[in-house]
This record gives sequence, C-alpha cells and structure tokens, in this order.
Amino acid sequence: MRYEELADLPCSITRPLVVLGDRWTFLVLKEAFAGVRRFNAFQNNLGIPRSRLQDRLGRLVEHGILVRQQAADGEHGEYRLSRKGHDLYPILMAVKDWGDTHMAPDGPPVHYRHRDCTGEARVTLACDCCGEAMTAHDVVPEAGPGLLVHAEAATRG
Amino acid sequence: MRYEELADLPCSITRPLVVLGDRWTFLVLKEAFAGVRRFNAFQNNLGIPRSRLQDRLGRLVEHGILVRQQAADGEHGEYRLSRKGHDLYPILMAVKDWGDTHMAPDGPPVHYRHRDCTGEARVTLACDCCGEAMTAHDVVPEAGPGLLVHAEAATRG
DNA sequence: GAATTCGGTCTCTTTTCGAGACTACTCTCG
DNA sequence: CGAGAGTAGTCTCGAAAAGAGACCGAATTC
Repeated sequence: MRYEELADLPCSITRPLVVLGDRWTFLVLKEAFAGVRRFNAFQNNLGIPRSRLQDRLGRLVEHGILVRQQAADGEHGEYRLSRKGHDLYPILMAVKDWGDTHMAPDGPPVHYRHRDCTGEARVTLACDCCGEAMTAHDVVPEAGPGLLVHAEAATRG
Repeated sequence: MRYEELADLPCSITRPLVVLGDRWTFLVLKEAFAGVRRFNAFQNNLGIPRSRLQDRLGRLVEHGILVRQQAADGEHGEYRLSRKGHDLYPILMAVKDWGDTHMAPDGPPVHYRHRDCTGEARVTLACDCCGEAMTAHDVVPEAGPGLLVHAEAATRG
C-alpha cells in the first residue's frame, strides 16, 4: 500500500491530496458548496456511480470534511460541510480561476459574484507580512516545526 | 466513457479537474514547482510507477501544462512548466494552506517564505472590486458568457 | 568494452471503477 | 390496508486503471 503512505510525509500539499486527490472527491465537494446535501442529488448532478459516491462521502465524513446529519423531522440524513470542509473553498476557487483563464475559450460559464457588489471572487497569492502579490518565483521554502518533529520521530522510530 | 464527458460541461471547476484530478497529477506538479525536471527525479521523489509517470507527464504536455525541452547540449530532455502550468501555483498553495491548518498537528512542515521578507505566502479569496475578503457564503453564482455559448451550441446540436 | 545512467516500454497481477440491478425503509394516496 | 413512488444504500460482475518490476536502447563514463 505504497500510495497511502504518502500521507505520512511531512508535506502539507501531499497530505491533503492523498485524501482529496481522485476523480470524484473535488467534484463532490463542488456540489456540496453549491448547496447539495442529499445522496441522490450528488448522484444525479455528477453521474457518479452510486457505490463510488457512497465510498467518497464515507471518506469525507471520516475525515471530518462532511458531517452526516440525521434531519430532525424523520427525513433522510444530509451531508453538510463542516468547518474543515468549508475551508476547502479557496482551493475550488483557485481551480475555478485557472479554469476560467485556461479552459474557458468562450469566457467564464459562471461568475462568482460578491453579494451586494459588482465584483467577483478572486484568489490571490500574497505575502502575509508585506501584502505584496507573489508567484512561485518569489517563494523560498524553509523548514518548519512539523518537519523537525517528523525528523525526530523518524530517528527514534 | 462517461467521466471524460464531464469536461464538456460549462463549469470552470469541473473542466480542470477532469484533467488534473487523479492520484498523481497534482503531486507531479508539486515536484515541478519544486524545480524537478527529469523523469527519474519525479519517479524517485514520488515513488510513482514509471508507466504511470510516463502517462501523466504525457498528458500534462498534451495539455500545454508542461513543455518538453530537448536540452541543447546532447543532454536528456526536460519537463518544464509552461505559463499555463505556472498559473496552477495558487491551487497548490491553497491546498498547502488547508494542509497546514487541518493536517499538520505539529505545525507546518515547510514555510513558504517571501523572498527577502519575513512573511509567508498565503492564499486569500477576495472581491476583485471592493477588495473585501470573501467566503463561500458571500458568493452568488451568476450565468456568464461561456454558459450562454454552451446553451446555444446545445440547442443547435 | 563493460558498467552505468537515463528515459522509456512491456507484462502481469491487483485494485479500483462503472453500470445497473437489487434491497430496505418510509411516505403518500386511494 | 396495499400499490406506487422516493430515498439511501448494497451487491455483482465485467472493464479500466494502477502497481511492481523486468526489460530495452542510446549515450556516457570508466
């Protein structure tokens, strides 16, 4: 089971991707952000095989990204985004920005507008200190605490 | 081939994900952003099966995300990020932010620092008009030009 | 000229995926 | 009550994709 072991690496890009990186998971999340909560709604909107959907929803619940709620009034359960799941939104919007730029020859299919404003949601990468916009070229990686802990554990273990 | 057909949908989240959404592609890109350019380097760093890597690199080149460069001085070729590929960086950094927040109990393994500054790279979602920070709750979807063109094509076809 | 390196291919086994039938429970309506 | 519909979830089985690792050919090094 080599692939799953990647989740043990001290890398904050790799670890999420081991959970989220497959055909359907991000698409399921996209639907969740669009307000979808019922099993059949996910299934109909995406055309995902039912057993696959079952699997993915289960994994997302397991990781605390979705929360299973048994609706009060005898209705069927619902899958809702947790706080942790909600925090995934910038990832989807970053994907959207890229899609609009590079895969939408006819212009954006959907504008994601700011409520009560003419503007649109846009993802930016910036320095949290000086606020300057950044690209990959401006970034210098540097060991952080999680790496040291990991190295110590590896030495002991 | 139902899954690939998702790429035809007028959705700037779905379309990129059909290309990028699988086990390895984002991880390959992460390596590319870390400066990796050689086949064996990708393979060693990730532990990805060689045939799989071959496949993924090929697809990324096909989509103009990586560019195959035959090095001038008889050396082996290299895979480099195109402009289009380079534009994927915010997605990876958004994943990184989420990973740091939710999957790094010992703190971030790696800081992505702003060159010549004490700050760190951070992804933010904001309104491109008023500049205010946004979350999923502040977003209202609205039909854009790409959707209309799509609808017309569907009507004709 | 033997060994190595490198990118790449091939083969075979295992895993995952996809399609759709099937189950079980609830609700509704006559 | 009993038929029909809606919903969530399971099962089966053939197809596709992934994984491990051997193999190949060209260039490079020793």
